Amino acid sequence: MGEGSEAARARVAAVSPAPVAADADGGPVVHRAAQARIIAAALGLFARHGVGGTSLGMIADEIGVTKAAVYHQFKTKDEIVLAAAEAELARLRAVVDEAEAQPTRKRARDALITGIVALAVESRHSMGVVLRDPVIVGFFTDHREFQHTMDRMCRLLVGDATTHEARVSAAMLIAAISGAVMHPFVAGLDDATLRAQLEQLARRFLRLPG
Amino acid sequence: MGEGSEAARARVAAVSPAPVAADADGGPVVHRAAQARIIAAALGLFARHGVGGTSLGMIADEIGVTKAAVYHQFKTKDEIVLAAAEAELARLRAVVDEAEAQPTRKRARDALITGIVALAVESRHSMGVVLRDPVIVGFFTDHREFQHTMDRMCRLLVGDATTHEARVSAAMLIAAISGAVMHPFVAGLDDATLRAQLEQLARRFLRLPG
DNA sequence: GTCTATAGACCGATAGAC
DNA sequence: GTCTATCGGTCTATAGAC
Repeated sequence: MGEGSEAARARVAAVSPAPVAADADGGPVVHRAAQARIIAAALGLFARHGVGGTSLGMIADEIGVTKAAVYHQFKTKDEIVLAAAEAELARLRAVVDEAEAQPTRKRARDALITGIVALAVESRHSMGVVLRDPVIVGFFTDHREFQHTMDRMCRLLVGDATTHEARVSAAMLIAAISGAVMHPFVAGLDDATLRAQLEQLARRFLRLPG
Repeated sequence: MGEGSEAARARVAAVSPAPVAADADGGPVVHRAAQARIIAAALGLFARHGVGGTSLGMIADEIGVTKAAVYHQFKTKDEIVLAAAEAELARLRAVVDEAEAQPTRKRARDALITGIVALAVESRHSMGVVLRDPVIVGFFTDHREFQHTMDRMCRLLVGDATTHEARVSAAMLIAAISGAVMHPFVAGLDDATLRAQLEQLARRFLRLPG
């Protein structure tokens, strides 16, 4: 009963050798290799079944171990959800960091768009849904680091303007990029074409030369 | 809802000997009052906890009955999920119907934008997430009615053009509207302001006079 | 239509051997 | 670090009384 067939599990190819996710201001979020494999598996399953529809047994199966092995790395399921969400946030923050390092405002905005589009297209079939899951949204509503990253993105996109139009513009652009990659309208497009079109249209939306 | 519910999936076509009206082109999506209450409760819970994180007991509690009473209206949880998703789809289809009834192309496109924005803003805090839940997305990937409604929306937005740019434009616009309403950037805006800004920016994106 | 009661599976989580 | 084994709880779904 219960987990009777855990012994006979096919091993899945291991992903993502990169074990790290550190940052300047938000605190180091470094993981061991075993933890990184769990997070990678969890992100894929969260995207396919949602957080609430993903069990620890499914995560364990995905990487070919038992639940107990997963619990040796994370004390609770919530810790896995949080770690996975923060891993996604770290990728976003890396893009924002790089954009802010640009010498001019225009180039910074340009770099941000390129980075976000690349991130979205890269994960068009796997993750990317994750940051929209109700459970993850709940985790982030009080998450300082998340709020801060979002504010930085907003500033890069529309400057210091705090008009309604500016804020709605920024929200629309981010939603447009991250949501369009999964839309059935673009299901037939290859990654390069999709990326190019998204960048062009995003820059047009911000009245940039593209 | 794990992997063990294939039974309900095949039952899709066999619904409703039901009481009243059918739709012009689409499906008979009319439910009894008891079913409608279940669907309404389910949509709210799906938006807050995700489909996978919502149990039949939660739905039953929400409307003040027991699980058995819910099972008297729907044979499986999957049937509830499908009915809830199709209820949301019906609202979208109503907007598309109304837009297509406009005399000119420009007014049709205008009506579609107004309708979609109104729909998104109306459900900015409750539902609306629903159509993006992984489980619902899975239901709709093979759903003829859904595909058809999406094609009609695409045609209204960008005409008969089948260029990459046109399709990506349409996908971005829809994603922008439905995603922006939940974005933290616009959390402080009232509904009327948000609606006005979204419509203005959407029309600008399509190079319409705003 | 609604209830109580229950079956059987799966869930998150823990203990302890190797 | 991974395993086996298990606990108590919740899940979907059914049976049958009112």
